[in-house]
Amino acid sequence: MAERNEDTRWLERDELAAWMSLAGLMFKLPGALDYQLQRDSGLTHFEYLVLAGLSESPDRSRRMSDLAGFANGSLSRLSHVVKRLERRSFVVRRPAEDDGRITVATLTDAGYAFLVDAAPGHVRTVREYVIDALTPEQLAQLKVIADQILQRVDPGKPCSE
Amino acid sequence: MAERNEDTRWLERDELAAWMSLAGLMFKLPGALDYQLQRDSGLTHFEYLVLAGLSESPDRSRRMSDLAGFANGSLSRLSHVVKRLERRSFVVRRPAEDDGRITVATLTDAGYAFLVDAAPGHVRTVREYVIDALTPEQLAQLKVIADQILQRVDPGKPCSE
DNA sequence: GGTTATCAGTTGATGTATCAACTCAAGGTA
DNA sequence: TACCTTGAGTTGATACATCAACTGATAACC
Repeated sequence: MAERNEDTRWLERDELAAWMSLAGLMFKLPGALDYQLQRDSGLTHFEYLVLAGLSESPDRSRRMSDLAGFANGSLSRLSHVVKRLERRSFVVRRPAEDDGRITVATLTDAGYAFLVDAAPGHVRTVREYVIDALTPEQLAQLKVIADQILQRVDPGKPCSE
Repeated sequence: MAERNEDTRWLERDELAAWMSLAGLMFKLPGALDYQLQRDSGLTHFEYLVLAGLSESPDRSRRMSDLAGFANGSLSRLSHVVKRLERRSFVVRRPAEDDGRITVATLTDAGYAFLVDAAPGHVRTVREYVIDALTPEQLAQLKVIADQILQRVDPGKPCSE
């Protein structure tokens, strides 16, 4: 695994600078988003994504593994999180009728109401930190760039549309 | 704090798409990097950054708060992490001579050797996932974009150079 | 038709992050 | 000098993520 040190193509100055900026972004942005959501709504960003993923699905329902993919998390993580959300009665779970292995999660009315309340603040934060910081052109560039990187990181999920 | 729902400027289609791509990136990339480092070297990405930050400092030493800023983490987080690194004898800590409040962390020879061993694999992964996924032009765009977002998220740290 | 394999999810142990409370040192201030 | 204040780090409780082991249901095979 560890190749010899002299064989390594170290990063050039510009490459390093770009990478450090991206690394900074990866560290700081999730924290900032989590902070706002936690403070204003008592939600994790991941929990928010779960609720949002359910809210935009037919019948506000979605099977667990599908939801995990949407929220970019492992099935295990999702299971723990949904358990918590269930305790808050934002979500209910039940096995699918046709296949007993499958669990379907459904957003309750209370969960939907909670999401509707949390959404504006979150969207405003995303706008403030990301969208409004960039020109429309940069935003388009960003999407292309992020998708290309994602393709390498996780070839299984080529990205929507 | 929670503004009325109708006042919210929701995200346009393109904005949403770009944001979802970025969100996916923020979730997946850290995990992928952590995975490689953990598997090949038993290091967190954060721990790696701490060691790397020390290695490139004069005397391989740096005060804690400075190091925390470099690694994009809180002082508390750094303190915990350095304690662990100290237990592995990769780092030592001692109070500064002139000011007893300040703690200086120093990379040991063992820590340096360990970093030298871990670096090639990490750099190769960064290259594979990020650098080589993009054209030089995109890389330049990415740096600009990331810096602009970072400026909003954390105005205190305008970014290097 | 019974056995085995695979799939979807869950659970519990462990490790790590986070927050608030704390310690200890240095600067003021009177 | 005694007192308060601020700054730098540490610590411990709690919450969350991760991994491996597990359960139960369906599908595949002979």
